[in-house]
Amino acid sequence: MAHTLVIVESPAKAKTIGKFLGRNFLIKSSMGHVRDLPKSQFGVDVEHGFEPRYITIRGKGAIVKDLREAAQKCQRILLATDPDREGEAIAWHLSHLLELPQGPVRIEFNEITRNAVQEAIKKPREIDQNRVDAQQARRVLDRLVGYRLSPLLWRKVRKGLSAGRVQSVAVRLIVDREREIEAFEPEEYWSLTAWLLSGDDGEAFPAKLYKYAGEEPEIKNEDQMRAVLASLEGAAYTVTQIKRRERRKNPAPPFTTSTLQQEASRKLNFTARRTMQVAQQLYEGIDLGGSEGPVGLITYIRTDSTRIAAVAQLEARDFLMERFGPEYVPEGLRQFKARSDIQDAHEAIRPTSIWREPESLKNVLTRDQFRLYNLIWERFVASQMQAAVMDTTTVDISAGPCLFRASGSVIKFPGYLRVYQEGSDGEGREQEQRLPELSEGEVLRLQSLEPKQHFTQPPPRYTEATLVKTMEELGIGRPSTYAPTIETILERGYVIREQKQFIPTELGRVVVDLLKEHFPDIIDVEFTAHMEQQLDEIEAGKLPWRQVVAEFYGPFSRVLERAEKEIAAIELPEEVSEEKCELCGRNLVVKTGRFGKFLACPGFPECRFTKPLLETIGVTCPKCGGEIVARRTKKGRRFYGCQNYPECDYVSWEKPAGRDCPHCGTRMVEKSSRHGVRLICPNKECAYEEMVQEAR
DNA sequence: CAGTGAGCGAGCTTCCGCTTGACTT
Repeated sequence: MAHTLVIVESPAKAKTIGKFLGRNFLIKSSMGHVRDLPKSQFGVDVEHGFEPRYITIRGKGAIVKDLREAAQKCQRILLATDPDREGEAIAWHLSHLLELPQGPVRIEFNEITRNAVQEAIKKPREIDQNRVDAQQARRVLDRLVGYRLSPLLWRKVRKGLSAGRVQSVAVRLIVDREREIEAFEPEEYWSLTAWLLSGDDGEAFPAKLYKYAGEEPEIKNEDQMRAVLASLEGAAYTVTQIKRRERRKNPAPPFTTSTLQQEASRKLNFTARRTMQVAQQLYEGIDLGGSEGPVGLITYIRTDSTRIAAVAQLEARDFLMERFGPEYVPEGLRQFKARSDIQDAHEAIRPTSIWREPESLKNVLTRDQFRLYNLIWERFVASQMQAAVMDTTTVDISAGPCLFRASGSVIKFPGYLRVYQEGSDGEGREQEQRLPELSEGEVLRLQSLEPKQHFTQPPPRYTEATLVKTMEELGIGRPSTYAPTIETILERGYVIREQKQFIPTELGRVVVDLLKEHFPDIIDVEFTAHMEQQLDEIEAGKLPWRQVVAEFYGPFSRVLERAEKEIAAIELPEEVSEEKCELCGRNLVVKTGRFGKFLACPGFPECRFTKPLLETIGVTCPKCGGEIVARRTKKGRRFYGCQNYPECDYVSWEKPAGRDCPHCGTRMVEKSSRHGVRLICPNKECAYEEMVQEAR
C-alpha cells in the first residue's frame, strides 16, 4: 500500500508524476479549486472583518470524498498544487478539508520533469499563510465588486447583467476604441514612388520619395503632388549613397496561453475557446497506438511563462544538430527575458518531446489537433534556433529637389526562419526585396513615377487576438480566464463579434458610461495593477488582508449608496427591425421575453401582433425548400425548424446540414464531438455517418 | 420542439480563478 499521498490540480499531471514516483506514492488530483464562496449568496460578512464563508464547490463533493478516503489510507500527505497564489490557496483549503495537522505538507515544482519532482519531494514546507491571505483578498475583492455592481445594473439597466474587475475593463477597452474610431477624421496625404532601372536590362525597382528640399515630404493634396512632379521634370536620378548592413533577427519565445491564443487566431482562425479546447486534448493525451495508452503531447496549457525546462532545451539542441546541422544551433542556451509580474508557475507551452514531429502524427490527430500541434512544435523549435541574418541595403537617389530611398533585404542565413515566422495583426508582412547591383554616382533610368493618394486610417477595432494581448499587457485576467471572459461579454450582449472584430452594442456603451461616471477607479485599467501591488504587500507580510479589503470597501460602499439614489433607470432604445407588422404596418421592434428575443408590434397593447425572430443558418428545408431557422424551446434549448411552421413541420435538435444522406435520402445533421464534426443520418435504421473534417 | 411584451410579486440573475466533463433526448 502507498504510504504517501500527493495531491496535484490536474489529472494529466497526476499521471505524469506517477511515472516518476513509483509504488510508495499515490497521486490524486483536486481538479482545481474545491472550496469557494457560495455562488448564490454574497458569502462575505462585511460587518465582521470580511469573514468569507467557504463551501465545497457544487459538483466537487465526490472529489473531496475520494481525497478524504485516500488521505485515511496514507501515512503522509503532500500538497503539490501549482506553485502560485491560487495553488497555495487550494493547498490551504485541502488541508482544512482533510483536517491535516500543521506541518511541512506543501511541496512545489514548476516544471514536470523527473528531477524537479524528486527534488521537490525532499523539501516539503508549511503552507504560506501570507500567500493564502493574498489570494483571499483577491477573491473577496472580486466578490465585493462583482456582487455589488451587478445588482445595481439589474435595477438601473436590465436584469441579468454583470460587472466585474476584469470583464468591465475589457468592455471599456472595446467601447473606448469604437469612440476613437467614430471621432476619427481621415486626412489625405500622397506618396510618390519612382520605378528605376540600372543599365539596359533587368527589372525596375521601386524607390520612395523620402525627402523634398531636405525636409520630410508633406504632400497633402493633388495640387501639391503636381508641383512635386513638375520639379522632377527632366531631372537626372543619381545614386548618391549606398549603405549595407547586416541585421540579426531573433526568434519569438515559445508560447504562453496568451500568445498561443493570439497566434492561433491569426494563423488558424481559431477562437480563444477553440484553441483551448484543442490544446486541452493535446495536453490530456492522444492514443498513439503504442502500449502505454494516451500520451500527453504538450506541456501544461495555462501559463504566463516562456521558461523552458533545461532538459527540454538540451533535447532541442540534439534535435537541431541532427536535423539542421551545427550552424542552426545557438552557442549558449537561449533565454527569453521574462516580465517581472508573471506568476511563473508552469513552463511555456511546448511539445513534451521535440522528436515527435508533426508530420509523423498526421494520421492520429484530427485536423484541428494537427494544426495546433504543428504551430506549437514549430514555434518551440524556432525559439531554440540560431537567429536569422539579413543583408539590408539602403540606397539614396537624388533627383532635382527630391531624395528617393530604395531598400532591399536579402536573407543571408535563414536560421529559425526555416521553421517559423510569427504572424502579424496588420496586413503587410516584411518580405524579401532584392535590389540590382548599384554603384554610387550611377545615373539611373526612370521607368515611371507613381503618385498615390492615401488617407490616414482610424485605429483598428479589437479582435480576440489583440484584446487578449492588451489584457495580458495590462495584467488584467489570467491564462485560465481570457477565453471565458470573452464569452461573458458576448453573452451579456455588451459586444458583438463581426468578422473577427469586436463592436460594442448600445448596452455595452450605456453600462460602461454608467460605471465610468460613478466608479471611475474600478473600470480603470490601473485598478488591477494597484490591486496586485497590495496583494504583494500582503504576501510579504507587510499588510493584513482584511485591512486591504476594508480600505477599498469603505469608499466603495459609500459610492454604491449614492449611485443607487442618483441614477435613474436607463431606458435602452428599442431595436427596430425591417419587418412590418402584418396587422397595422408599423415596423416591428425586438423585445426580450421569457424565452429570449422576439419581434413585436410597437403598438402594444392595442395591436398584439408578434412573430418569432428568425435566425437563418443558410440551409434549406428538405420538406418544403424554405429556410431553416434556429429557435429555442421553453427551457431555452436550441433547436432547428422550418420557417414555414406550422405549414411545414420539419424539426431537428441537431443542426441540419446542407445535403441529404446518400443512402436513404434523409436530411443529414451535424454533430460535434471531441473528435471533430460529423455528419450523421438521423434515420436510425440507416445510421450512415461521415467525418466532415478532412482526414488527419 | 413552435411560447413571449403591462399589471401582481416570488424567486432568480451576478464576480474571478483553478480544473475537467456531458441525462445522447
